[in-house]
Order: sequence, then C-alpha cells, then structure tokens
Amino acid sequence: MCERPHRCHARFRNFGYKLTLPRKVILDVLRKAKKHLSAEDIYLKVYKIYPHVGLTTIYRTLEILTNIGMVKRYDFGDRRARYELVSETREKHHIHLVCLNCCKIIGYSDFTDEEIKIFDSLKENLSEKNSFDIKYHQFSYHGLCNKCK
Amino acid sequence: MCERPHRCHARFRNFGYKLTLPRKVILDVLRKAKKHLSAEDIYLKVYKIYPHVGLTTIYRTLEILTNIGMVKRYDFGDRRARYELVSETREKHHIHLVCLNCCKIIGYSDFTDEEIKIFDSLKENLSEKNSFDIKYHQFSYHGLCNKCK
DNA sequence: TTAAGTGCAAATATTTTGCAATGAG
DNA sequence: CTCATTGCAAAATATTTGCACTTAA
Repeated sequence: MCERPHRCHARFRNFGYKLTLPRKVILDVLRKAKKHLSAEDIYLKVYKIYPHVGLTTIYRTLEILTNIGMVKRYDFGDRRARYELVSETREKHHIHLVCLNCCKIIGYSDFTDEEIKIFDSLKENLSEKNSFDIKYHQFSYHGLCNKCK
Repeated sequence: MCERPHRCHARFRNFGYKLTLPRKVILDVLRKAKKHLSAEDIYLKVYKIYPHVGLTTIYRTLEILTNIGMVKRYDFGDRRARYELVSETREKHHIHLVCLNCCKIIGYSDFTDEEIKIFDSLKENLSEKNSFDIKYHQFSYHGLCNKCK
C-alpha cells in the first residue's frame, strides 16, 4: 500500500485530506521506519527534517491515519501508544514480541497454514459466541529479549 | 489461588508484605470483582468500604500485586491500565474481547485442545527463533459488542 | 478564496514521587 | 519499638483542546 511515497500520499489525499508538508514528512518517517514508533519518536524524526512542526500535529495526523486504516495503533503496556504504517505486504496475522526490560519490539508473521486456520476459526467462534463484530486483533508475547535476559 | 480471603491474604503476607487495612480492602474488592478494573474503579469501590484511602495506595498496592504475580495488568488501548486478580482456576490461555465503543471486556478461555496445542507450539517457536524468554502473552480481539454494533 | 490545517500554550488524564505522619508486627 | 506503609500535595508523562494564524487546493 505505502511502499512508495506517491501511493502513500495519493491514498491519503483520496480520503479528502490535504497533503501538507508536515503530513508528508510524517508519512515519510512512518514509511521509512516501519517500526513501532511512539508519537514522540515520530516527532523527533520529523523535527530533524522539518523543525517547525509541533507535537500536536503529529498526534492529529496519527489520529487521521489510524481512522482511515493506514496506521495501526498498539498499546504494549508501557503507557504510550505506538504506531505502525499498515502495509499490504504485511501479513494480516501479525504478532509482537515485546521485551519487558528494554521495550524492543519484534514483529512476527511467519505462520504455518495450520496456525492461520486456527486463528481464523477462533475469531469466527468468538464473534459468534459473543455476538461481537471483531474489527482487528492484537496478539503479543511479553518477556525478555536475548540482550536483557 | 485467591478464592477465599484467608488464602489471598496469607499469600500476600508470605511475600513479606504487611497486611494493612487498605490492602485488605483492595484485595477483597479485586477478589469480588473478578473483572478488569481500572485503578480508579478500584479506588471508588475501596472508598465505599474504607473512605480514608488514597488513590496512591491503590497504585502502590497494585504494583506490588502485579510484581508478585497475584494480579495481571492489561492495556487495552484506552490509555488506562486495568487489573485482574490471577486465579488458579482460570485457564492459562486467556483471550479478551474488547468493545471499541463502550470498552466492555469479555474474557474467554474455552479453547479446544487443538487450539491450545497450537498456542503452545507457537510460543515455543517464537522463543527459539528470537531467543526470547517469554513470560506471558496478551491476546485480544477488538470490535463492537452486541449493544454497540 | 476559504475551509482545513497549523503551532502554541494551556488543559486533561493517568500515574508517580517526596515527605512527614502512622501503624503492623 | 521500628521500619514499612500511608495520605496528601506536587510532579511527571502522555495526550487533547482552544484559538488565532496559515496554507493547500
């Protein structure tokens, strides 16, 4: 979806939002990072390219991006949200390994067919049993990374 | 583990902590609620029984309880932590359904043997591939509950 | 031209900390 | 008795909002 800037920008514009310089820079930072950045991480990176930017704009842009589904927001338990650009190439089943000590985050989506089948049927099951309209899921494993253990 | 007050209290004392009145009341509230309460939820419930309590004490007690493994802390994305007493009777695989609108939380642990097998092997796999020492996991599905959809 | 977008400062919300007073063991 | 625990007030942290100025389309 957002591998190349034009696509990324076009998609944003298609939702009726103006493509301003701060937003361009935020999208570029997200596209390059492809990691789980906090609002402040993004602010600091954007600041280097475009120092006039305010943290408010980062939050407001992230909210838009989250709402239109271009960005996914995660809460890994350290009381600050982290954001990741959604990519078409990324698997829809996606798990995070979070280090309890250094907060390093590893993404994993290399699932077997069997695992995917189970995930899908579980979701189906949960939707039905609880009459929930499930929009997305968030799976994470928490522990200590190789450096911290 | 904490079905009965004495057990619950004894276990707490066994970790070398003094069993004070505020802590007793907090444990009782947690034991009765068996839901996912925020610090403030707990504060309000404790306040009814023991109005002299301060919110600080709630936070400090919850930190202790989380550290000694009697309580599990969750971040469901609404920027406030929620706490749940860990019970021996509760399944070790435990998933939450979170309503994006009203924040209602449903716990689910009625898994098939096949599902449990997959979860266990996945965890094993992730530990090895990333040399992570996995302590716990947190799986949640997010969507709209029957009332909100 | 003009509504959408911006930065700043101030507000909010949640959680944490310093400190003197208190109370469990 | 003595040190862990407490409540209060203040601080810290992350995020949101009001408002006048700016800018993309």
